[in-house]
Amino acid sequence: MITFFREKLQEKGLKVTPQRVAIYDAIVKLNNHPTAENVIEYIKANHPNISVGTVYKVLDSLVENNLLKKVKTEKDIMRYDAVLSNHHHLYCAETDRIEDYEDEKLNAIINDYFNANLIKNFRVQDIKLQITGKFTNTIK
Amino acid sequence: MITFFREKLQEKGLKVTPQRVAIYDAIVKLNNHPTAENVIEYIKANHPNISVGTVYKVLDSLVENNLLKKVKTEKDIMRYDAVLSNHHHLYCAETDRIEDYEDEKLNAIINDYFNANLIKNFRVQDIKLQITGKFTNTIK
DNA sequence: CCCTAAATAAGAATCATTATCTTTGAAGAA
DNA sequence: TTCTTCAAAGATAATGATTCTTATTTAGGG
Repeated sequence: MITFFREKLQEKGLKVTPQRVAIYDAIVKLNNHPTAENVIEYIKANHPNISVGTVYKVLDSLVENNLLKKVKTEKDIMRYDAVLSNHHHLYCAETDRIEDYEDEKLNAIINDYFNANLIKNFRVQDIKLQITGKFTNTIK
Repeated sequence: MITFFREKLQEKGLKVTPQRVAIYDAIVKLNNHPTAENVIEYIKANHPNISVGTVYKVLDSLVENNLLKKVKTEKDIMRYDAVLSNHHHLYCAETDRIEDYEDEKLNAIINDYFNANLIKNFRVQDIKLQITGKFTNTIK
């Protein structure tokens, strides 16, 4: 996982720094679409003097280089996702809990639909479902 | 349109104030999913001394009372939508332009799919498609 | 091992949004 | 119509996430 990340960084011409590795690692480990704040808190244990600005800058550059994805929510706090495969999100507005939802069959149906029904004046690049509702289990 | 809004306010036990009418009117007239800032600027012409806090407070309470909807974007600025019918959004990341996309046939397909394929541990309340891509026409 | 551009740290600055507290005014009651 | 009252608006301070600035450090190629 970390090796993959190191390789990706080099591929993009980005230096492999302990901060970048720690931040990426935090997103993967936290795995519940953490905020920048969550990442900072998590990292503080092993990197007590990492700078807040660095975290934001690293998150930004990783998103720009397609190593992370931003997650949209109702709130004005940005959240991040290390899962890059094409997936959707289950979102509970009450608890702000977000889970990944992968469904190849659904993707196929949607792709077929949009291939058969082009949108006037718009070229589709990506389609994401925001599935809002309630989780019926407790936090895993 | 404004009459509809007045009635809705009364229905919810909210007072009909010039500010609320002006803010709602601005969202409808601007009609391109404006930010709070956009609304303030637009309103300033007729209400030079409306307070910024009031605009945010009104937007919040209108969202809470289902007279407006929040629109999620990649950016950390909240945007608002007066169109309440079940619709999706076409979004261009480059220009931040957002257009409504209504498609009953698509909604039916998606609803059928999720009725036939329940998600474990999750009760779906609403599904929105975030369709990202590029507009091939100019701003209307 | 050195060099240099890239990256980080520290902390100030910004910007959207929220909170506080006083004043105003919408709308039901008299 | 006027009075009363509580919700709403105004002014502005505060907050909190994010961005910017500048000096310092460091990854990694030569």
